[in-house]
Amino acid sequence: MARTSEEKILEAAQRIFTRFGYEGARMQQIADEAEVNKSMLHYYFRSKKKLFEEVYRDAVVKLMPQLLNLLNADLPLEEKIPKLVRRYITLMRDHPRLPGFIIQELHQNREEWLNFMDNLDFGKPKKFLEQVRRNQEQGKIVKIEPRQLLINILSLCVFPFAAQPMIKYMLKMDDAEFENFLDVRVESLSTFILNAITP
Amino acid sequence: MARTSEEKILEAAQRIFTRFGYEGARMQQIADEAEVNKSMLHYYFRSKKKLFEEVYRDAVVKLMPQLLNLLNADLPLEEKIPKLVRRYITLMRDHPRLPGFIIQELHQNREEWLNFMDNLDFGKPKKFLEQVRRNQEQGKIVKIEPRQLLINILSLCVFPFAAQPMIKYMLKMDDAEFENFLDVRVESLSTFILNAITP
DNA sequence: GTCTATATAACGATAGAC
DNA sequence: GTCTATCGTTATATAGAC
Repeated sequence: MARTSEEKILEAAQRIFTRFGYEGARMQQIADEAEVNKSMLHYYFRSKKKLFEEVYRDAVVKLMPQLLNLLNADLPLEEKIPKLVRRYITLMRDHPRLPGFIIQELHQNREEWLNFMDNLDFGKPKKFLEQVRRNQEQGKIVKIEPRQLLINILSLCVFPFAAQPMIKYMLKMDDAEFENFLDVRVESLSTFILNAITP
Repeated sequence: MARTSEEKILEAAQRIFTRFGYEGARMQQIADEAEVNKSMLHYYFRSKKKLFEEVYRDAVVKLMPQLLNLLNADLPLEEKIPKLVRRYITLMRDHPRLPGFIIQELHQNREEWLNFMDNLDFGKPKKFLEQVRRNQEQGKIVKIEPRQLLINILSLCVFPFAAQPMIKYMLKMDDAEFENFLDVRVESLSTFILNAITP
């Protein structure tokens, strides 16, 4: 309990915003969660919107740069893909609400969101796309549009987290079974993707 | 314009709710979109929540039963998968906001959501999972946990719609380029998946 | 069925004492 | 920095005339 009020508020806001969204979250709810007076939220962050933007920025910074680093790393594809799958799924298991939060929230004001993202500046998967193209020309992997492969890998890793409740429902999994499903998934996915691109 | 007020309201509510979510949507906004008086919303649907539930139910009914039918159809896997990919992506292109809407909204009240879904009763992918297991035993496809394959197919089809803004941003695509990306994707995905599971 | 007017409650935000 | 009290606004919802 050596945390300052500001830290307590920010952590509470992360829990509430990622769960209920910007519109669904209540300042009083965040104050209760942080165990501070509601006025403190305005004292430290001025407005709900500014507090939200801090939370959203933290969420993006937690997931996106690591993804880009893994994608653009200096490794052959057959090593890079299993490593990426393993590391990225591990990362998201620690923050299972972030994928859905990032892709869903704030997309009403497209203009504003684009500006916001540009300011974060977490790079582009350019090196990865070139690597795929090169491997393809050398006949090391099958013919595939590099961006399609990128989105395939991303879809396979991220979707299970974004759609977690629906998946649990459809496959009648409880929390423990879902965790087990993710354990299996790490190995399963690597094999699946490498099979798909091996000539 | 032979539509009744009730129909106009429901269609307007679909546009507003799928775009802004339950908490972000305003009854006045829906009334404006439907070009009716705000009181009519309560006259026909009693409350915001009941109106939302109709919209959410319609959304699920538009996507889920068709998916389950395609999954459980009587077709060999090598025919079923390309057909499923093609038909399901085509369906979602007509309703690009529904995937994100369905997997994100209403998940605060888990208990209530589970009840709601049970009442819709759109079946389970049991037949598909058995088919995969059978194909595997016969050595027609590689060793893979059937549920993993199911989620792989689902992820690859659905995620690009749920994460559309982020994908457009990362790959610097405008609307036209994204549509083109989806055109390519239909063929690309079928090949990708079949490659992945062919021994 | 459709309108205007209004009730009622909740929300974000601020003022000001300490 | 932290609290109480309250302002101003906006939301859902209803009452009642036509």
